[in-house]
Amino acid sequence: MPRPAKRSPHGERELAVQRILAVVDSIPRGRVATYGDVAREAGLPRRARLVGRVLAELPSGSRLPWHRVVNAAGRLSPRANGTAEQRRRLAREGVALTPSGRLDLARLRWSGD
DNA sequence: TATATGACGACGA
DNA sequence: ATCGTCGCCATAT
Repeated sequence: MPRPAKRSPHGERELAVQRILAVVDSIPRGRVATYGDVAREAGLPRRARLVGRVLAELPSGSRLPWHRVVNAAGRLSPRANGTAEQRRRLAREGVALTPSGRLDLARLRWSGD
């Protein structure tokens, strides 16, 4: 077994990653959360960028609903691979973007409940 | 140690 | 509503 106890700085990050993944996994179908929301829910306030970094490193075959995480502006954050896949996944669960590519956060935002 | 770069966010113009 | 700036955090060089 890898890590018995002992909290090395590196181990702390691993914990943070696990909590982030758990929060993302809990976002209900048809709802969305911002990077900042996820960070806060994971007990990591002001670490929105860490959330983005973690999601960016997810294996392509991941089963996690990463597509339900959007930025605070209500837009899909640009990335190397593009946002087409994210749009498809959202559309499939009834989440549509306005003509200008925005989401109605007031209606779709999920704050842990 | 210093600088640059991001799936970010809050603000002010 | 949009854009630029700045703050913030983690890595990479």
